[in-house]
Amino acid sequence: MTDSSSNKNFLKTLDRGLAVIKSFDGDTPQMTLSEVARKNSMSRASARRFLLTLQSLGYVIKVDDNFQLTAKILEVGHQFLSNLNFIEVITPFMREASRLLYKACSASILNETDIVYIARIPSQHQILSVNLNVGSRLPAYCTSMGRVLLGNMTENELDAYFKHAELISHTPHTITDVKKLHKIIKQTRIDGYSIVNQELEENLCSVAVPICNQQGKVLCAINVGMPVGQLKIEEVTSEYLPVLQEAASKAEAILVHH
Amino acid sequence: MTDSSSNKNFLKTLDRGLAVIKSFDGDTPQMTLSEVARKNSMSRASARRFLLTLQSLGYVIKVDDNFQLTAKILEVGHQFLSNLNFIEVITPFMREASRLLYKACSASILNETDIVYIARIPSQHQILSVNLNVGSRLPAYCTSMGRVLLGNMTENELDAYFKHAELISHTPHTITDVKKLHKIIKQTRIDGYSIVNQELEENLCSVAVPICNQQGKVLCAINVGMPVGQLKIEEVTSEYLPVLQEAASKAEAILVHH
DNA sequence: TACGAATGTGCGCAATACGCACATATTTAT
DNA sequence: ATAAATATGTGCGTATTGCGCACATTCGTA
Repeated sequence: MTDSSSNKNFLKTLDRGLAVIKSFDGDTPQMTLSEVARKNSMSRASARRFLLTLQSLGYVIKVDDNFQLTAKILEVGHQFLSNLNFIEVITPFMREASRLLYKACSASILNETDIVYIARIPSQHQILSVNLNVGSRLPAYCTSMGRVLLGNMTENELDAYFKHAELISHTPHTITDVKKLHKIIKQTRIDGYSIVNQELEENLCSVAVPICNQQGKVLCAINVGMPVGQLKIEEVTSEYLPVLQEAASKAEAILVHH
Repeated sequence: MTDSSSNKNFLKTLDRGLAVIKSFDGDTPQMTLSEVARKNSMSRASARRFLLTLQSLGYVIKVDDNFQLTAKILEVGHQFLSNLNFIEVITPFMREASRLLYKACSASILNETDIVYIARIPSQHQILSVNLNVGSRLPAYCTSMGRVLLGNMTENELDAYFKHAELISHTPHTITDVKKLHKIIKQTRIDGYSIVNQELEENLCSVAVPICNQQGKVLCAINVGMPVGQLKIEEVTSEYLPVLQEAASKAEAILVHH
């Protein structure tokens, strides 16, 4: 919840209500009334009113004294995805890349300082570790797709990005030096792809390329990820990248007509 | 927006705010301030306050005098999906079924009177017609997955369903007679699958099966859809259904350990 | 049974959100 | 170019919405 109480045009009840919805997260998928109140730093009476409103609207149900979200909550964001017309164009090609590489293939766009997953083709076998869904967010600066998308920014935009981004070392390999990152992103722009090795999570490597529309505007980035022990970085460049680039090219050929 | 103004525990501002978010739909993905006000039957001053709040929270941006949703809005529903732990178990098998059948494969659950899509493996080629995403909703009574899920209901629950469901003829083939539907759903329960032919959309046929967990509880339904002209219903039963059932069985074998 | 914890409820009122009128900016028509 | 129409921005008085409090009720535990 944000502190904008001095702004007469800021609707505090809406802010608090959305915060209540978002407080049903991975740590607390289900909560009692009191837990909602505590987690959202509000009185029990207020929490109750928010929950009863959300229940009345169908977004929340109560199961054995615990409130939890319903599928109806997907309505709130669903239309955003539906408005991204290119998704249905790129997914068959992502699927083909996934098949050839035996890896999950994902697409994302930039939002604030994160990448947001907008499509995902699961791999043929069990997921290794990360549980990523449409809507999942990861920091842009240390992910392959993020770097591809940042590579599409102007210098001013990139400066603004680093003003806001919180550069955390997720692993011993994470690069958090702004100068280094600037250089890497500049190189990414030149290369037209990005390989990130163990910067977000140990033992995980990924390679990403952009997908552009007719005007050359980057619509999104797509990537595949893999465990590091499986192969060497040179193999990523020689075996994985061309498949991904081919998928992007084929998608782009169709997007030209859109 | 619902009319619950007589209820002291109903927070009208939250209701209105969520309605504003949802008004950014397929018909109006972008809107001016005045269009938002008109579409939501509220004053311009109110609309402005809602939009400025959502903008301040990052859920909406303004591009050339038009407001539109940002990817951040996916945060609101994202956690619901993440809380469905079985999705990452079933998607590799859905993917295999999709590969074998050369069709998109989807999973859904019931919410109110609709099915809601919770996972989707796109087909290898261009989508035929329907643009379905995670979060998309379709009426349960005339969809194969819906019938499978309704087949899992008690008689009381099914009666309650038909009290609320709006039975619309989407095509000349749509069955809207409650007695007939009861019979069909009962048969679906016995069969363990459902084939729906041109009841939601002309020339589209689909077959669905349930996926159950260890306790026999139905977690979701999965389906594949196809154009009718491609094959006969008997072929659906003999060629498509077994593949889908195998995918479900394999997923269930793993879910036993969850 | 008594006590503690959790939730439900009514109510006075604090403060939040409202709409109105006017101001400003932009677009359209003459 | 000017006037009119349309869209948006702003300040403010106040209607009404949402608040927290105190008490009531329910449920679980010792």
